[in-house]
Amino acid sequence: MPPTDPARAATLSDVAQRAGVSIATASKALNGRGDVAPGTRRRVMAAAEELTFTPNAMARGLLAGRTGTVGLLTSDLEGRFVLPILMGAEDAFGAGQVNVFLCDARGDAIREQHHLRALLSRRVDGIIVVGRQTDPRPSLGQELPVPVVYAYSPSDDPRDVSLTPDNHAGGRLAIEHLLACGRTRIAHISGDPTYAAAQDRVAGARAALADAGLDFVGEPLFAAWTEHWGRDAAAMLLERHPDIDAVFCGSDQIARGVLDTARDFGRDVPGDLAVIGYDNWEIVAANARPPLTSIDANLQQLGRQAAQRLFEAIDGVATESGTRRLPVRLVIRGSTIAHR
Amino acid sequence: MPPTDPARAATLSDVAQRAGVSIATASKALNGRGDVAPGTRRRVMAAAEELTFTPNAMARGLLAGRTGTVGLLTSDLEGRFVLPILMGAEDAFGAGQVNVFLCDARGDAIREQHHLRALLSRRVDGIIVVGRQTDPRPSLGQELPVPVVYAYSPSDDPRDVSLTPDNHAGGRLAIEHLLACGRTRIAHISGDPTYAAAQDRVAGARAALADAGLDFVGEPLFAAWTEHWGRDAAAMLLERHPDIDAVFCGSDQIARGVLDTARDFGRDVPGDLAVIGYDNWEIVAANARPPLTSIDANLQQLGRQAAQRLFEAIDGVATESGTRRLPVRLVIRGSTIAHR
DNA sequence: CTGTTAGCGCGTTCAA
DNA sequence: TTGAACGCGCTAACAG
Repeated sequence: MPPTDPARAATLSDVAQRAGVSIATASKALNGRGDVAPGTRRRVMAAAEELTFTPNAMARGLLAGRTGTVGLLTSDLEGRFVLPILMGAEDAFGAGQVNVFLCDARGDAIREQHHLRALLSRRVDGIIVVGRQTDPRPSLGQELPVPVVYAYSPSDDPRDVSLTPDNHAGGRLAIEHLLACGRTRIAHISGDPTYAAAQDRVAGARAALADAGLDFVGEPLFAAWTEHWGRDAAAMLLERHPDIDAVFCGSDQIARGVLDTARDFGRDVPGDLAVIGYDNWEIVAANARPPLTSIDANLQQLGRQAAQRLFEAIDGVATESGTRRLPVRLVIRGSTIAHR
Repeated sequence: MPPTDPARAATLSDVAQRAGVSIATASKALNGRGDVAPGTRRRVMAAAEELTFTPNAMARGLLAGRTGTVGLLTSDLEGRFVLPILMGAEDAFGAGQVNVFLCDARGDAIREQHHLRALLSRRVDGIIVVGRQTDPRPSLGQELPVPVVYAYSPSDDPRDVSLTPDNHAGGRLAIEHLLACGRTRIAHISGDPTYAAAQDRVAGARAALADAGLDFVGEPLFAAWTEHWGRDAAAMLLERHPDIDAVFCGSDQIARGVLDTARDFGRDVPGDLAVIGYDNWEIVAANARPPLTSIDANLQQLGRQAAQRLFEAIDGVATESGTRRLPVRLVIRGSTIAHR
């Protein structure tokens, strides 16, 4: 006998009726609670199977006071940085029976507020706010009935919990790698100087250079995070300072432009000139000629950690607030060290 | 007087109590239903405001038999094609008070089944299945209690509703553009030949060539969707058939590799050799030298349409089943037509 | 105009 | 071991 009405999802009472027991007994049998006679339990299970019974999570959540859902509030899905974070979070939650509401505010504060209301109305157990830059963003406030974790863009309120990549350490790491490769005449080309990312990376790089008693050759060049700018800046640089032996670039795209210009100038990479990028954007870095050494911000891991922190907060574990900067990682390819 | 317990979300009965009315009256006042005295309504609204009352969507859904949620079941978030579709769908739903559960199956059938159960348990009103290739995928089956729309990867069951880009038309469009540019000696380099996308595009291209009484110069070359393959294939091609005047590439990445090799061979693009890509992957196409003319599959639109179709199905509108192929679009940049 | 009543589907007492 | 009764938060009938 097939389900009565395939269009309507079966309910517990359907199962109970079919098994000839009460709703309460059916519930216990299915959830393994209380004492249920083995035979009864089997009958209930069979009935549930036949009806392809799927418990109604809403009804359950209504009772439990928890929904087992979280909201992912992103400011911009297009952004290259959001996706890996989202994957990491989805991954961490997926394992724990939690489902994710995805909301894209498209960088619009009104829309964000709208989505926030919707999420609260859905009674999500917590919210992760994913930004598209590492610059601080306005806090959602302290008055929310659920915990919030900020990922990538930290909140501007130190009472919030924020996770962001450590760009300062990334700048340092890049320079230390170049130094380890024997380079000493290092220049810097980066993106939009109003980005905290640009400032933090150059600061970290400068600190590392200072530790070695060095400084950049020429002033760091800032403009845009694009391949085009990388090409132009590299041309300026190679004309003005032909003696440089390495370029630290603020993004992989910039680095790729630099590689192009270096080739036009007849410079050999990495023999004559080492180039290091930032972000480890696989599609850009791995396909460059030569493949690009880069700094990876471990974004997927960041997403996982954000989920982890949110879990803790939901479970009432007191999480330390403030902005936590997560370690980054060096990915070595052919643009800084030659194959042998 | 602040909310009693900021940690706990306010309930309708809290509002009613504070306004000194019954729960039912509060409900009517807030939803604009029935006849409520203006003064009473104001008192209720004020109370709701003060408590930042947010109606519990679960309780509401339990009653209404609808949740106002849909599931987005993707096989692979990493994929470049999933994101725009997802954005389009999220966009279309966002306007209609619907929220989206995102589930990433990571290309694993078990995990997909798991997520499907979860979505049904959440009583989503419908599901969109987003694949990563245009090859047909196994149907989720006809027994589901909610409507399903397949996007990008069509279902292998014609009783399902599927939306996929028209790759055949894309291949045709690419060739017609090259012909319009006055090219006649056209070669083809594409990716993995086991992909339907590769086959459909080449078939469409061949049809367009045949209409003009032409055929490809040399046999189309298939291997991988990578820049690297594009470089290698172009080298082979330019050596064997130096007289070609255009290359139709199966992907933007391949095209980009072709551009690199053309430059190495001293060929002028587009003067001497026109190159057209596929996918219009902005980051790849726009940054190429010269910027790459490409075919855009309108994926965001596809996502919106999938949402639209799902809406209709949810509302009981009889949607025609089968696979619908959506039109693609030509994006002209500098690799096929020179600036003047 | 307002309040009382009856569920939506489920888990959890507590009697029987 | 089983089942009747209650309530999670809300809306839709009705009755007052």
